[in-house]
Amino acid sequence: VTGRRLPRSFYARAADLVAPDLLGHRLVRRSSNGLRLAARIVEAEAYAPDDPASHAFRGQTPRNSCMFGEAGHLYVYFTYGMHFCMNAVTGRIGTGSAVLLRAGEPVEGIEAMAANRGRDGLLELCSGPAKWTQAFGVGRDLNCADLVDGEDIWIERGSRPGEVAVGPRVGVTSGAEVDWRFMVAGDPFVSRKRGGRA
DNA sequence: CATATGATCCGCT
DNA sequence: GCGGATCATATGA
Repeated sequence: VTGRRLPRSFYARAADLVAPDLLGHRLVRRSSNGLRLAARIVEAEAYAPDDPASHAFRGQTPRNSCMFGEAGHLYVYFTYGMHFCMNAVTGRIGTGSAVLLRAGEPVEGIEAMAANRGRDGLLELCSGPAKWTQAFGVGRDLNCADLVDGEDIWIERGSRPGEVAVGPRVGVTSGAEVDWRFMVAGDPFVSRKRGGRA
């Protein structure tokens, strides 16, 4: 059953408004063999313009250029020599803001995700930003992919969470004072279980 | 050209 | 709880 996609206008707002609103919706990936993978978003972090923790903070570069493009596209980056992470680009064009998709609850294509990850256990498939990209087969080729009109990856409307917990973003060295990490309160699929208040 | 470091994960202790 | 894996990117010489 295919759901309704979130429209461009959903993404074209400030990252700290988009991030909590993404919780409960479903990230859907159509792999090259036509298989559908889906996970319910349970954790997301906002990265704003003029945010020292953001990749966009020091201006536009080839790596982060998608962040400065149209909202509703995917920003994929490679880090730690072995991991990819993915973001939804937000805000007005040219501002450089995005929401990091940190964790999801696997919903469709669980066997394929386990194969992509090289391990099974529902809790080990999408419970972290780099785990999730690996489970979904998201790499460089999906950088700048259009989540609104593209055919490779998109976000469909899902059930909104009852309660949203917030906390400081994970792994940031500066900008730790703002609570821009948003998660479904008490959800077992959230990464790094510690931290987070209602 | 050289170097430092990272929006992480995993296995071991 | 800790450290290693492993390299693209950015920055400075």
